[in-house]
Amino acid sequence: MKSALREQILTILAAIPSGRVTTYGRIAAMTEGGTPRLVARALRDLPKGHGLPWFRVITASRKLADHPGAAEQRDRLAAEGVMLDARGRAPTERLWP
DNA sequence: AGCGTGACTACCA
DNA sequence: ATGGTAGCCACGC
Repeated sequence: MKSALREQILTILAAIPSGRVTTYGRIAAMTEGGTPRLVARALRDLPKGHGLPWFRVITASRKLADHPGAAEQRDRLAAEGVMLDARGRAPTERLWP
């Protein structure tokens, strides 16, 4: 069986509205005992066609995390109206509480 | 049990 | 603001 914590992380992930983003730390804070590392690991371990909006998760500095899917993430976010500025940072208003 | 690793953060120069 | 560093914590070898 999978850890309840990971399920909670995925549940929160699925709850992020389209066109909004949130951070690893925010998700971790919403869980019980979660840490940003755990959230990152949970995303990395996701199966390919899970259908969850993994691309709506960014770092605390509002940039895309350094990972192999970053380019795709940038495109997917743009498709939802989340444009990154010249420094690659997402606007604060797009942050999901 | 110990050690290295990573889709992170917070802190400090 | 930018870059380096220490802390964190589950996982795999």
